[in-house]
Amino acid sequence: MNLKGSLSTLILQILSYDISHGYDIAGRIKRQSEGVLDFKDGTLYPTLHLLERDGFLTSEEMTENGRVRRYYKITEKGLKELATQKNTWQKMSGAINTILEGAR
Amino acid sequence: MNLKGSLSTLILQILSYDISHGYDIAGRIKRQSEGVLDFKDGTLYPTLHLLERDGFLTSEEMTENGRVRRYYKITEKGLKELATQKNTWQKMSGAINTILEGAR
DNA sequence: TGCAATGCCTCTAAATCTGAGGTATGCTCT
DNA sequence: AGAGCATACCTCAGATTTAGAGGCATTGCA
Repeated sequence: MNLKGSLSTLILQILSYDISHGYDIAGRIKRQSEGVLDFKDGTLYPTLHLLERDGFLTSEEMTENGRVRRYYKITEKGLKELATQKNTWQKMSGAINTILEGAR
Repeated sequence: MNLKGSLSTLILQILSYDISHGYDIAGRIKRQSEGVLDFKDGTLYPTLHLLERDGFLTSEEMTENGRVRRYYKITEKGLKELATQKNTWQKMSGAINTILEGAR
């Protein structure tokens, strides 16, 4: 079980309070979940590209100490999408919990 | 977002307290979640076949009122698998909730 | 008789994720 | 100076899970 479909929500959430770059976003998800959620970078980067393509993020390359990073920033559209996805997550996960708790 | 990966857990949970057949399992998931979870039968039947192939379920055809149904029954192995998957679900969904609540 | 509901099935395609591969820089230790 | 690790980005083949469309047959009701 890997709860496919939650990565974009997590990325939008992370970026809702600060700009960040791919490698850092992956680290934040891993640390904040105490290692439970560990998305591979081969998953993360394509997802970032799709979110940008769909207008939920914008990005900009920045060079710090000779190291190139691509910083992502959430858009207004992205904030709305985050609200929608959080709402969906709450409904769906709540429904799954109800069934798994054995209600009949 | 569709939380891929949760259907097998739900099926095992439903069958953990009673035998049932495909069409009925789909209806139970839909009713118990008040329509939030609505897996298509084109998804359900292949998943049942995989669970049986892996030894988590056994099945038997029964005829009632001239209507043929394939009843599924969870195995000991299936009960263990259910416990594992529930545990995984709780860890993962809890971690996602932590992040979505904005902890940093 | 027609039509919805029941009950099973298969198939293609889409979406999401893993795992492996690649490139390159900066820093620390020996 | 070289090795090795962390940082930082990327692509691609393949697996898994699901949706959507199609099919078939029976029961029950209007």
